[in-house]
Amino acid sequence: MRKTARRHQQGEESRLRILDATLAIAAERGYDGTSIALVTEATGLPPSSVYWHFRNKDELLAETLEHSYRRWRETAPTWQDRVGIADPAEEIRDRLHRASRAIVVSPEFWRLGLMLGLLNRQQEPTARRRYLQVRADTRSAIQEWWEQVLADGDPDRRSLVAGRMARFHLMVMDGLYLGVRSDRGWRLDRLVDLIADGVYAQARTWLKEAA
Amino acid sequence: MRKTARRHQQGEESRLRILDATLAIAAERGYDGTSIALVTEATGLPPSSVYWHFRNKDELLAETLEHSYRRWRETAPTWQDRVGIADPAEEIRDRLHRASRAIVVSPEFWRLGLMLGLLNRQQEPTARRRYLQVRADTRSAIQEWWEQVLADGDPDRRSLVAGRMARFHLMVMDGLYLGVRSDRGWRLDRLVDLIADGVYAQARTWLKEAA
DNA sequence: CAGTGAATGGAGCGATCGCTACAGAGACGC
DNA sequence: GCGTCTCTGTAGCGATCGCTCCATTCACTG
Repeated sequence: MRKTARRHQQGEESRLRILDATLAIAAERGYDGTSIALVTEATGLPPSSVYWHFRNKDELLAETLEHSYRRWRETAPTWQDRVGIADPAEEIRDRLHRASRAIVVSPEFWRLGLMLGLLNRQQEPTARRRYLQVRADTRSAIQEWWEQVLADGDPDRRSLVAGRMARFHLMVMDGLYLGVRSDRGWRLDRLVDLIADGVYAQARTWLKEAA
Repeated sequence: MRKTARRHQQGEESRLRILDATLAIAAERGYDGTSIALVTEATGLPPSSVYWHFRNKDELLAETLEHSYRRWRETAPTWQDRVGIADPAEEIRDRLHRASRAIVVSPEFWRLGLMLGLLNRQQEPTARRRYLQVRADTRSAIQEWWEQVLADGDPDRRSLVAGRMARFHLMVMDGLYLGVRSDRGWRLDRLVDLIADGVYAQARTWLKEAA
């Protein structure tokens, strides 16, 4: 199968190969479209190796989701540290640009996530639950970031608006990804600028209005 | 299997039963998660009946997509006729409300469409191609509608902006659906109002700016 | 009342599914 | 050199997959 002599004790490398292959396959074909046979074909490893590293298909895909998230975080901005830009509007533009670029450069996580998110069987796959968890974590990280950006106003109100903005933020990212993918003719950077300004204006409106 | 005597010559009814069942299944489990066995189980009809009405699984799902689109159109607004609201902002709000409500009331089409849109195998299913076609048609219908709403400005510019707005419109719908589905705590009507106003403001900006 | 044709019922084909059993290969400590 | 542990290779299990064959049923026509 492979010409090069495969040395042993290299489990970690094989595990990674399997995760990468599964990610590529699952991001293109979804949960049910991903088969162990496709993974073994892509990696050159036998099914027994796959099952040595992962308990079953369900766990394989759950681990793949987390793997893809880790990969995505390498490209995407971290929400913890702020860039130190004085103008809030500018900072938001910067964030959205980096996030949208991450989606374009390494789209596997977002693709796979959306596919899992849309799934709705009675027996929920672990990968889906894991995705929702990751999404919720991301959302609260974004919320904290927004609370810092919206420096003024009373804390309760600011926190509420920041929560809305975080949801809104994710919503925009989803729409952005699908829109750019499904409909030709978008100029992404230009679009993101406009959306960023709109988003910020929305936050200001929410901050000011009553209840 | 069925107690009631099933009269013959009722192919059309069976065909509908199959399409409805397939739609429910496919909207929850996606293309590969949909199996003929699940359809026969849900309808009480044998596989031979399914294959009498549809050439194969690929065609069954393609027909299901179009069926779901027809169903959706029963709930969703038609883009051809305008409601006759004087204020453009108001009219846009009305449209978006009706569209978003259609997505909530009868979400199968949108769900299935998004799932098919995300698919990306080398051998593209007919259902996916059919979805992209339907989406493109819808987009141009929305574009024409926008051209009428944006009454002023020179025609070329207006057409260009209307094209952008149509893409933007679909993008918002996608994000809206996923956002409401994935993240708890949205108040849909309120959100749609805000988005509608933002969208209209965006259109005015695009109309005014150069090139 | 025979003949026709739309549609169903049921059995089952070969292929692929997820997964397992088990022997073997090779890097280790002793 | 010898056992040990990690990981691979092969073969194949039972279940399900998409799909087909073909007899049967029944509303029709003549």
